[in-house]
Amino acid sequence: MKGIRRLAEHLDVSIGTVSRALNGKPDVNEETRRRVLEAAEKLGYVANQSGRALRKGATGVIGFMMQTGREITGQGDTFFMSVFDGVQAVLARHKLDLVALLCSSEEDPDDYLKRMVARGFADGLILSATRRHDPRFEFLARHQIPFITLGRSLTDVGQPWIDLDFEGMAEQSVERLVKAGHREIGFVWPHGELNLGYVFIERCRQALARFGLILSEHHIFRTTPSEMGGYKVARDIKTIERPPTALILVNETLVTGLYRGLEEVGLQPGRDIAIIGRQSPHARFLSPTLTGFDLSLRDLGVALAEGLLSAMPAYAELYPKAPRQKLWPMTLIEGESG
Amino acid sequence: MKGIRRLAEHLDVSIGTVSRALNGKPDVNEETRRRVLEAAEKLGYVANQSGRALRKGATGVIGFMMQTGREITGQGDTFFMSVFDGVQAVLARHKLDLVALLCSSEEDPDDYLKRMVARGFADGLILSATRRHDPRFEFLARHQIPFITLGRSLTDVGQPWIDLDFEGMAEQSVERLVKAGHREIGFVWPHGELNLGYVFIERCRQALARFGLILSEHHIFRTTPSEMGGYKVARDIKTIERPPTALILVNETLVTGLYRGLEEVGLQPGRDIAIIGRQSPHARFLSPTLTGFDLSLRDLGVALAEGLLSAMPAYAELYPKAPRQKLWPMTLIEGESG
DNA sequence: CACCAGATCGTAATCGTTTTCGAAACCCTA
DNA sequence: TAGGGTTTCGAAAACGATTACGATCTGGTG
Repeated sequence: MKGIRRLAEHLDVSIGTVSRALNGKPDVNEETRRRVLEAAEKLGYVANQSGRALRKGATGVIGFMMQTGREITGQGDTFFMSVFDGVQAVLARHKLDLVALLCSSEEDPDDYLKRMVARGFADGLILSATRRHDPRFEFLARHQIPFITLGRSLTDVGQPWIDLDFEGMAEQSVERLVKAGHREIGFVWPHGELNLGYVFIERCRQALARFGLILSEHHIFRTTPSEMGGYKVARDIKTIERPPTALILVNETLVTGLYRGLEEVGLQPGRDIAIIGRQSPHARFLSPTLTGFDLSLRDLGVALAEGLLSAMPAYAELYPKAPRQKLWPMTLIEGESG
Repeated sequence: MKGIRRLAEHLDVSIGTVSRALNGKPDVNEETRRRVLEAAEKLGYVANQSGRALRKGATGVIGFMMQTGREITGQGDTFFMSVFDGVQAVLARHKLDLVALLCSSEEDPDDYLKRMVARGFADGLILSATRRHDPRFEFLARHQIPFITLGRSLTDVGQPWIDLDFEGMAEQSVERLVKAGHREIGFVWPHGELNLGYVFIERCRQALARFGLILSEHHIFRTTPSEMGGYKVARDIKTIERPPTALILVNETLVTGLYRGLEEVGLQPGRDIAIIGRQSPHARFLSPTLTGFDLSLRDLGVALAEGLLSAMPAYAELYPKAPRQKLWPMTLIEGESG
């Protein structure tokens, strides 16, 4: 005999009463409730979640899907770690727990998501690494699973999303560099299916146009979002016709490699070439320190959680004012690199 | 009508047969099995995991507990992501899935673990960030939950563990530096409850003694395992009596900050001060590149998974030769820093 | 005393699976 | 044809919780 039944027998009450007592239901004598709570504590009883989830049709777990291997997302681990903190702060208020669903780099993200949904241990999902076309959105919408995405996609099914304001970043970066006299600006675009690159480059193109400049294709440096990717960019710069005098990086993860590469070809960031990128714990201590866009990762996590909850029927009324789709502002922190 | 029952009715067979067909049980006609599989595919049926877990008493999920906020673990950006990849490669063979259990920096790890165990969605656990005294070990042992730890602890309950070979690292580092003529060696020890620091420092002490040197207390630099922590160390170096001519870092996460700090006090790694640390994607591209200890993170993940499985009754016989407790070797990669 | 309302609690159905057990059907052999 | 062995499948009992419903009891009121 195990579980709630054991507890009930030990107390000589019915399992129904035990359940009600434990769950704070009203129709149970306060004295009885006290005894139940006490015995549960003493015997170390905790409700079996499978039974509970089966009956209630909900698990109390929120899943954050991410890809293992940062070459895919272009974000460092610490990026997500900080976001998690914010998400959890909100979820804890509702006794919800957060787990990370780790999609191996060897598995197709769409298949992976299907498996996880089938497992059914999440009442709601947060998706990251959104692709230009992302079938996951349609899948979740079809299965009526509440979710929010960190990042947009052309595949918009009306779900809430929050995305970093790459448009704003593009505008500000270009304006800053052009006003500083730069005419040949390079853009590092970690290629892949991720949507953010497209958004970013397109807006850069527009921003340049406003100054009468056109974005030349060979000023777009496609590479992988890794240190090695950044390193290679530095090499490539020297080989092209009119080398850029400034570089904009949309990812966090390229900068150390880029710095090293530039050093090897004899260019010093901030003096010989201007660099604007994204802030990170590393970037602030590089030499020269990076000029880059910063954001509050924890607050971003809070907003994600609130956005998700507002999409879950059981919690929606608590978060009426959570904006459904929102660009997350970033602010430029001046460093020594540009 | 939902779930397996709907499928059964649609096919006009019993739910028992459907279950057996889906689970590859032998006593079902191959023709019937084909029909069931086909219908399941067509109707998009996937077994409800709560019901399944309730009945089977197992969830098919492995949990990897980690703390959000790298200042706690002292591991770099990609450390865990790479380990995950290895773990999943093994687990996938057994249709097990890996999720990360994210302990917020605001919550007590011991309480958190209890909650997660109560939730009961993991058949086995991998623990990281092991502390000098770690009550989690005893808790899991008491509840008979299979687990393995990445890192040792004084609280050893005989569970399998794998730990990085900090002893070997200490030996080799000290020997290398002493043979290069260094007599004043500094040790950066991110203080905190983590066990690894104690192990490392103790072995460094022994290694020094072998050369007739004694480890002076003010050559131990206690700090936080973050960029800022490394930065501060550089400052502190200048203030002490006999400043070290070499520095050993046990963590990945300090090096960029340390480099910056050293630059500001006019010391160049590799020329004015030798640095030995841990390799990471960043470290290879720093300038000067880091001399540091490297390891195969993916293989480490594989070993962790195998060690865990060998502790789980249902899989133990498949992994008879997985060593129960093992130091994971690291190899020194020479860089420019020392 | 009869009656009712409210408090408290037990009974039993239910959630969706897996799995045991036995029944039915079939083939084969003596 | 009887009997025995194989396949194949259905019925039903778990697994551990939640909850609707109804039963019992208490105390108060007319």
